[in-house]
Amino acid sequence: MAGLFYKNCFVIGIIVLNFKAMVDFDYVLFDLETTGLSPTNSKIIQIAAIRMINGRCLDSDMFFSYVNPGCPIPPWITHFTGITNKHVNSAPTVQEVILQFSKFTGNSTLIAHNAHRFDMRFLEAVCTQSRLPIRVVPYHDSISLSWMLWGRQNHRHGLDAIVARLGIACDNYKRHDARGDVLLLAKAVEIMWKKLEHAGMPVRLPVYHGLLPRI
DNA sequence: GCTAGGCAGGAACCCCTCCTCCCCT
Repeated sequence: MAGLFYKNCFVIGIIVLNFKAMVDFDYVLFDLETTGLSPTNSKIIQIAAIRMINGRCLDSDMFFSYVNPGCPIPPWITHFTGITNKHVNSAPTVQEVILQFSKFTGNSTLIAHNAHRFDMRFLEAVCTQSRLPIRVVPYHDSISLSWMLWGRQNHRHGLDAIVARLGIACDNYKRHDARGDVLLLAKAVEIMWKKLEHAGMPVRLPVYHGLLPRI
């Protein structure tokens, strides 16, 4: 597929598929918890992922690890996420964890919420700052599904707003913990795709390309 | 009590720059 620039996005192509075609792909949905918002100044402290095959998320096929950030976790982040220094002190380094995450991902396409502006930038920052041997992986941003369903301008598209619109009960998910968030995201993605299918809307998801350690 | 960085998109203007908002932890 030919490469192109789309409004300064690193977009390689636009996949135009219907739902039946899309479910033939394997996806890995993932979520990060970090010590802040900036990929250059903040560190990853949790990674969780779940595999989606044939349009269904496999609860039994998950990846999870704490990450030792090599620095104290700011108190407001502990307050926000519930992740303490005790959780991460004995955890593996980020280089070790994202290598394992890369192995778990395999040849699947990644999906995360706000991936293009947040999660993938953290993974790319680790790869480049650590000078790890890298590979290019395709990914989607699940925020695109929400834009398609409800329109970009008229609604909010944060994960909380989406799950509220979908009527998903959050009680069963521990928010702001990567495991809880990725399960909630998986549920939301499953429902949004089904809604698009039932509405007969063609799924046009931008395909971005990011970096993971070479496996 | 402490809460940040940067993309994307729009406006204004003429293709860059500036501004504001979203969204993530």
